[in-house]
Amino acid sequence: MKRSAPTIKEIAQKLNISVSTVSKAIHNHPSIGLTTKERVQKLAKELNYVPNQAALHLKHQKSSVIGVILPKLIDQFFSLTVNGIEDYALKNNYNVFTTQSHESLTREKELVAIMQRAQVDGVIVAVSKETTSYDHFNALENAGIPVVYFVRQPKEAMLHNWVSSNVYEAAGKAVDFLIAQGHTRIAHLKGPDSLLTSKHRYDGYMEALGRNNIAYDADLVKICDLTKAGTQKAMKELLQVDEPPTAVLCFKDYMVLDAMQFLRKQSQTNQKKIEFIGFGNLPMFEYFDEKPLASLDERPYEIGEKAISLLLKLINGATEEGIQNINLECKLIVH
Amino acid sequence: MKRSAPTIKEIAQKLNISVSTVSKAIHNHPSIGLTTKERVQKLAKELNYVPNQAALHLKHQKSSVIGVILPKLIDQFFSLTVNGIEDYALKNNYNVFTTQSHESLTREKELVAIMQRAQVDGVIVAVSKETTSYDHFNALENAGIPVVYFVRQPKEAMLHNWVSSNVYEAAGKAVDFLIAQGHTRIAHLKGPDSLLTSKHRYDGYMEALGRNNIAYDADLVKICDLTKAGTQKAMKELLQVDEPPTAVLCFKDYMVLDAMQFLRKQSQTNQKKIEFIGFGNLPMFEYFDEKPLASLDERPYEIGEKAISLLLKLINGATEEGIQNINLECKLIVH
DNA sequence: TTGTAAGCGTTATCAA
DNA sequence: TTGATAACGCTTACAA
Repeated sequence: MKRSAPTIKEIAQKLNISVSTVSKAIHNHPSIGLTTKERVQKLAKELNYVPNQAALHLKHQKSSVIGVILPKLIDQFFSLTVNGIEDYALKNNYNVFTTQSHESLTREKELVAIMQRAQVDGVIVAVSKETTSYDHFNALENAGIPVVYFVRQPKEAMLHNWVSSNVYEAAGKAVDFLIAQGHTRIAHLKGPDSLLTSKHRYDGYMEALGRNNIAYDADLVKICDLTKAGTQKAMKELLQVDEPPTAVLCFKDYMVLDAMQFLRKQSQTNQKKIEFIGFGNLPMFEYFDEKPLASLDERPYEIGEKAISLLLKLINGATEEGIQNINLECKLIVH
Repeated sequence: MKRSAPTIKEIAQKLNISVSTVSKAIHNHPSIGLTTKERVQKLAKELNYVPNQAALHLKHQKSSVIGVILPKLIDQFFSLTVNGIEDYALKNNYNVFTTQSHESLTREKELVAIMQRAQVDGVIVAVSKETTSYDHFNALENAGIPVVYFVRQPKEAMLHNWVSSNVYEAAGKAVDFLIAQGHTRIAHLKGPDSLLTSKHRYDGYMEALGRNNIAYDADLVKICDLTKAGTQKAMKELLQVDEPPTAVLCFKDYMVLDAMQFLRKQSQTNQKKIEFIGFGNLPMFEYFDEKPLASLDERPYEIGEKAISLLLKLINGATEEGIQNINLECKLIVH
C-alpha cells in the first residue's frame, strides 16, 4: 500500500483554494484569514502533511544535512564525539551524514567530493593522519560549504575554525602529575608529524619538563604512526635507552594499550614497571583489570556539540565573530 | 568566494543551445549529434558540472540516501556493521544517514519519523531492546520505504526482510565446544525477552544440551537486561546455585566483560574459575590480558553488507524473490 | 485576504 | 537532431 505523501497542492484542491494560500496558512502568514488558516491547518494535520524536503532543498538551496568525516568509528573516542554531534543536530532539525576516512587521504578526498555532491550545508572533520594538504577542504569552503575542524586541527590553525581540547595544557598536567609521583624519566610517544595536535601535545610535555627542571632527553621521545607495530617498535627502543623511562605520556590511549600489550609480552625479564598516561579516557577501560595510571579526558561529547554548534552558526551566516578556535579543557582522570 | 555550482542552464547559455539538449548530451542520449555531445561534455568537464541532487531528488522522488538505526555506535559490534554498510553504499552511490536509538524506543520512533521526513529510500535497523511493537516500522513500509532488519529480527520474523547471523547454530557450537572441554554445568546469560534473537540463542543452547545428554537446569539460565547491573546480578545468582556453573554462554561479549569484571571483584574466596563464551568477538579483546575462553564471530561487516545489498534490491523493486531471511554462519574463535 | 506566476535544476514528452 | 514545455513540491513577489 504505497501511498505518496500529501502535498500542499492536494490540500489546496480539497479546500478549493490556491496553493499559495495553503503555503502561507501553514506558515501562519499574517495576511491569511483566521478561518482559512484553521481549515488548512486542520486538514494538514489530518492528512499528516509534511513538507517535501527535496522541494525545500531545491527552493532554499539548503539540504539541512551536515557531513561528518572522521578517521574511524571503532575508535571509541570518535564514536563519543558523534553522540554530541547527533544529539545537537536532531535538536536543530539537521541530519547527519557520518563517514569514515579510515585514516586514508585518498578516501578522505572521495568523501569530500561526495559531501559536495550531496550538497551538505557544512562539514565537520577530523583529518586523517595522512592529510598534509588541505586543498580539498579549501575547495569546499570556496564552494560556500563551511568547514569546522575538530579534534585534529589543520596546519594553519589560526586561519580555520576548529574545536578541540587543550592538549597542550593537558600534556602539562599529565607530566606534572607524573613528576609529583616521583617520576623523572618521562618518555613521550608522539603522534605523527602530519598532525598539528601531535606538536601541541609534545610542546606541552616539553614545557612541563622545563617548568619542573627536568632535562629533556631526546631519546625519550619517539614518533609513532598510530599503528600497533609503530608503537611497539617505539617501546622497544625506549627500553633500550641507557636509563629507560619509568613513565610514558602517549599521544592517545590506543597507543597506551599497544604499549602495555607489548610490555606484557616482553616481561620475561625483571622489567621495572612503567606507568602510562594517554589522551582519551576510553570507556572500554572500565573492563580492564590493569588500567593505565591515568588518562586525559578530552570531553569528546562536548567537542562534538561545540563543533556542530559552531558549524550551524557559520551556516546561518553568523560570521561576524570571525574565525573561532575553541579549546576545551581536559580533565586528568586517575584510575 | 562563494560561487554556486554550474547548472545545465548555464552550459546551455554558453553554448547557445537548449537545456534539454544539454541534458541529453550529458547522458549520452542517442538522439544527440556527436559534435554537440562533445562540445557539451567538454564544457561540463571544464566547469566541473555536477548534477544538482535536490533537483534529481525532487524529479525522481528518490534521495539516494539510506537510513540506519542502531542501538549504539560505541558498541564495537555495531560499529563494524556500519563499515560494511558504508563501503557498499559508497560503491553504489548511496549516502548513509546513521543514527543511534541508544536502546530507547522513544528515540527509535523519533528517528523513524525523521527518516521519513528526510525521505530516505530505505532503512536498515537493529531494533532497540525496548521495541515490542513494530508499528513505526510498518508505517515506513506502508509509506513505500523498505525496511531491512539486521542483527535483531522483528517478532514476526518470517514476514519481514532481515539479515543476521545464525545464532541458533552458533550457540550450539559454543556449547559443544564447552562440553568437549569437560564442562557439564553450563549456564546461559540470556538476552532480554523483547529480542527474538535472545530466544534463538537460548534455543541453540537448549538444543545442544539435549543433544549432548546434559540435563537442563533452570537455575543456570538468567535473563539479563543488557545493563552492567543486570548482568552482575545474574552472575551473583549463578554463584549461589548449589552446584555453580563452570562455564557460561553469554548473549553478547559485553555481557561477558561485565560478568568477568564482577568475578574479579568477588574473587576474595577460593572461587573456581569460570569460563566464558559470548557473541561478538570484539576487536577490543586484543588488548585484554585475560580474554574469555572463546567468542562467536558474527561477521558484522558482512551482515552490514548483506543488509544494504538486500535493501538496495528492495528499493530497486527486485521484490519478486519474496521476503528474504538471511542467516550468516558464525565462527567460533578460541582465544 | 486571496490568487497568479515565476523560479529552484532536472528530466521527459512531444513537436519542430 | 534539436528545442519548447510541463512537471516534481514548495516559496514568494506581485497582482487582484
